[in-house]
Amino acid sequence: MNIYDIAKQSGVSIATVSRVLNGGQKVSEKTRKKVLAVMQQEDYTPNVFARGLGLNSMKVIGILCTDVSDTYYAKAVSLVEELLRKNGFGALLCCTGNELADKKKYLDILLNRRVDAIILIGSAFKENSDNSHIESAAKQVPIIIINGAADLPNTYCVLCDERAAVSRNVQLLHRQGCNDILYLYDVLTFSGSAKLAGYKEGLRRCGLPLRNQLVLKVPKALPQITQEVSALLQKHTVFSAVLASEDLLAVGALKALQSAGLSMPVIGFNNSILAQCASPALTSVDNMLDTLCPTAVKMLVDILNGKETPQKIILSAKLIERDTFHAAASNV
Amino acid sequence: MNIYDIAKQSGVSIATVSRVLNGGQKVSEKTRKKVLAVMQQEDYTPNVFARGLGLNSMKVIGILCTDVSDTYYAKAVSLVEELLRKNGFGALLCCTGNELADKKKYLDILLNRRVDAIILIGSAFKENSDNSHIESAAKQVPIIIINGAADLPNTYCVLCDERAAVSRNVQLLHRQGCNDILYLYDVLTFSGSAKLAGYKEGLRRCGLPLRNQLVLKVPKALPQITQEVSALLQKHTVFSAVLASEDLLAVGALKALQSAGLSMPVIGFNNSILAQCASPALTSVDNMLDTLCPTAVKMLVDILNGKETPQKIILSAKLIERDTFHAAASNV
DNA sequence: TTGAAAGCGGTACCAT
DNA sequence: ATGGTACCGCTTTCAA
Repeated sequence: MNIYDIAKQSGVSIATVSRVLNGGQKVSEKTRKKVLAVMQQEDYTPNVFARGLGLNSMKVIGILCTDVSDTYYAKAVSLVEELLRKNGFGALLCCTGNELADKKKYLDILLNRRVDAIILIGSAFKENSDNSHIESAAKQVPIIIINGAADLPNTYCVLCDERAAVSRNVQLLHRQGCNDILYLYDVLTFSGSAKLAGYKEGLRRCGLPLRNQLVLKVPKALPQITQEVSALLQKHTVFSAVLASEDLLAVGALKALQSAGLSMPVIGFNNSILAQCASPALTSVDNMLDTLCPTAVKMLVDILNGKETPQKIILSAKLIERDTFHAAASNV
Repeated sequence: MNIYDIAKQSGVSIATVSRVLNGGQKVSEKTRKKVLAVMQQEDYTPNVFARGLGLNSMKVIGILCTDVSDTYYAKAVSLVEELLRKNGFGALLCCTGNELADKKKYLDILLNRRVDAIILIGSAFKENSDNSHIESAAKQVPIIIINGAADLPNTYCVLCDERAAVSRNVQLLHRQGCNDILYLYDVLTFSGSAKLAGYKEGLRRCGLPLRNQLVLKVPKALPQITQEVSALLQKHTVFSAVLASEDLLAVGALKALQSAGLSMPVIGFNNSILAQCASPALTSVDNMLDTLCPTAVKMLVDILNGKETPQKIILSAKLIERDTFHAAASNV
């Protein structure tokens, strides 16, 4: 059943059917009714491939995501997909992992599928590194980066000032008497680098020294994290608080502390469900995904509609206090 | 840059270019080389819309998922997407929520986008209820259900015998002296119903009575779960073990028990990261997503290639023992 | 308000 | 092995 069949049965031309299909202006009410009736009766839906070919768009947005199985990214994808759908766009998901080569490859896959735009979730690139793939992709379609930044034409960013958030946390801890703050991270993506920079900045502002043995890179797997922090404790490395670049790392540290019978402030990042599941419940930083994602999609829709939109939007993070740290606590 | 340009520059016809493009058999090596060179030089990629129109397929699979922000479904989507990609398929993601009306609507969206097949994640339907949308969708494209079942033509299922798993857990607990087992669940999807049936079956096999106050439906939100279980404890409802239909519910129960100073066996379901994050670490049931998903994609590829494939594959679940329960424990 | 016809960019059949 | 061409189903311009 195609547009020709509908036209024939309605006794009009395909041009008229097309007009009806697209909420066309210049169709008499009588004709419209008749055509719509036939469409309904025949359960007709226009062929999106043909339409795509003609318009050079299928209203599909590519989502390039480091890893949807990660709780945090999953939430981002969920929010983005919902909003895209509500705006009439499909969401073509493509997960890249952390290898630059793969990221390039999968970016190409999306472009070859002729998506209308690409949303990057989980910085598909690192700062000061090879962003040429983003740059050349942006020559074909607009690129929206969620919680990352790249100063390139046709590239738009919505991000959270994570550097400031971590810096603030260091200062909060310091005010409560913590001078030796362990910092845990896994990868130095854009976001990862910003947080680490925030840690260093916080130390500087407090007049605290940066001690390398307190900056620990760990793999993103719970048992290993716990093990590495335990090893640190066994080496009698002294620290009196823990900051982590992600909730999972904080949870791992928490477990190490627990089995050593220790208790100290621990602050995670992302405010994911993991923070709630931990016992004691983990204080964490909300980096505003619930605002980031709608903002990103709104920008995208504006861009595709030819409206003006800012190229970069920066939000502030918010500390969510739970059992493992209270900013107002008199005792830590 | 289209196939005509390439043909012109290569001094051949578009038919030949098309053959080169599709790994065509009947092209002289010389011609192929020349055409490939021009393609490379011009950075040509065929227009997928045109190809889609001609072939009536864009090699895109629709993924209808209840909720990707859920850790468990996120992992499923992640696995499925990766495997689809490796087989040359795109993954069009569409999240439905739990409303039947929405599920129908979004199923239609996917169909209208002319996907080659649809994979259902997080039973998009309930047993013995209205499955007409699945049935009619299956008339257009094959439907693959991950961890759900529907006996319909052109519908294929890969699932885990969760009923048996829960039943077994009840019996394990009973053998260790637990006669009052609290069962927590949230929604009665296909999977949810199977687990509840398993609980009842387990009780029957142990000769234990089914007590309604020990079957608790809770919302899928941590604070509320903890609160409801706490309320139960305050009402002096006696139970000596907890089974949950999902890790999150088990974690909520764990927290309620902890704040009441109680300790008893708790077993979650899905073996998600949440089970690892909990303290004490949660024993959970692995329902074999890592096998389910590859199996599902393999089936799908076979179906689309016209190969024979079974309509239903059932796997056994596996108990992953952690702190909150050990089957071999002498004391519980 | 309506229709005819020219694209859009491929695939594949049929000749040669 | 290669080329000519019909066809896929829609949008849109131009005429009427």
